[in-house]
Amino acid sequence: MERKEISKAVITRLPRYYRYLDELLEEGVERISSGELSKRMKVTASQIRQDLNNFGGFGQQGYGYNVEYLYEEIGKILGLDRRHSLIIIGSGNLGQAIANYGNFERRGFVVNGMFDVDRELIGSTVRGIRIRGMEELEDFIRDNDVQIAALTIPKTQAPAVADRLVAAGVKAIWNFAHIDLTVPDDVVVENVHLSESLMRLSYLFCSKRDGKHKRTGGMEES
Amino acid sequence: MERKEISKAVITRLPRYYRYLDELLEEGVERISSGELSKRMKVTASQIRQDLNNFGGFGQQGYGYNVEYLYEEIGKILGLDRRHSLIIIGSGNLGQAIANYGNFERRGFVVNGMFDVDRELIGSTVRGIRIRGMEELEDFIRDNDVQIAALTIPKTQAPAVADRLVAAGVKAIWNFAHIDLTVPDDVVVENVHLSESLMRLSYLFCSKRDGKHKRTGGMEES
DNA sequence: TAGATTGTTAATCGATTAACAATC
DNA sequence: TAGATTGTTAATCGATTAACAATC
Repeated sequence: MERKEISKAVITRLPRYYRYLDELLEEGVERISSGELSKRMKVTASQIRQDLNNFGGFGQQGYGYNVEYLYEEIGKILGLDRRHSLIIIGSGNLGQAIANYGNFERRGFVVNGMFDVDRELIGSTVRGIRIRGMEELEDFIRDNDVQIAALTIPKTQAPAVADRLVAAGVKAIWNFAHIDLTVPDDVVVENVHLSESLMRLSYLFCSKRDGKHKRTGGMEES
Repeated sequence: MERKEISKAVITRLPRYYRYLDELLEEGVERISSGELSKRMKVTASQIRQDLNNFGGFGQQGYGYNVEYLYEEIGKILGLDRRHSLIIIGSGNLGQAIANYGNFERRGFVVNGMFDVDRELIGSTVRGIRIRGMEELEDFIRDNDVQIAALTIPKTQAPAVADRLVAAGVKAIWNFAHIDLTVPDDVVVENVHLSESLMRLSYLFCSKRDGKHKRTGGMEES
């Protein structure tokens, strides 16, 4: 039984819905209409309803959406109802930042291994997680049912390490290296290219300052 | 004299072109056609030509594009021909990771200040950059012509700090906090929401494993 | 019930791809 | 020149928005 292919744009928006629903939960809001949510999130109500209806009808006519139910359902769609074991390859600042971010664990992403090539780092621990040498990688993956690997290493080493991960059976790579990885069809890659993000910011900043953009609306000048 | 508004999709692709051109330069490739580049980058040649022609005609019929020239021109479009002074608010692992990433400096992004609320961090240095207390923020921005601020602090503090940045004249915020910032029209924000990225990866991983997706035939994830 | 709001179809808009004349 | 490849217009495709009947 096949569902319709979900567009990348929709997938990108799902975690944002999830975040706003989490906020609503914390505020103690029990139900919300697509119209109210659209105001908060600054997207159209149509888009919210269209997006959600890719996965099923979670609302009720005349009522709206139950916040807790919708939150749970989107969580399931995103796979947050399961435990994912995660390793981090590259235990520098960025790798440690990820290891230290406690909220990932709340969402089911449990870091249970860190790796590095640096002999000075190997053996020490971050948040109780031991940093291991790269020679332990394959055994560790096989012994610990590792599903996701975060790659926080220089781009020169990234393709070779990605190949090792794939060969060892990892099916999801969270890639922070500034290079595009080539992987088999059954492996998914999510890129976080910080330098590209910063260049985007630079473009927006410069083009706004230099007035390359059309003014789009009657907002005030400061 | 106003240019046509450039779509967000195009802006997102520009840094990727820039990265591939950099690689070509390092390989010593002098010229490249949209067709060759399209094979490398796994996008259509049409898209490359359309994207570039938003900014001008950088190629030559029958020849293609001069790699160095195109690289320089895209760099100018992205604002990489100028020096941007950058501060980092939040000097934890993530802030330090950014401070330590030397390649940003190569692109004109110079980190000249770091801040934190933690008394233990204040006064120490990262890569020669001193970590200061938040009470110095406004004066530092005014005295150092700060253009970009990276926000690597918890989401609870982010909106208040963003307001201070805006009030002090910062026009570009690189936001790593898991919250959407509200800023005036003349301020640009680029978000890096790591938890959303990880959820996206989780979705892709789960939906592929559970076979929710149609096979589309040999397409690659990037 | 009457009012509200969904789920879903139809209309619009924008982005991508294809095609080809211009031209190096 | 002839061949190659751009710049650009036209065609297609997909995503967003609008509209409204269904229904709680």
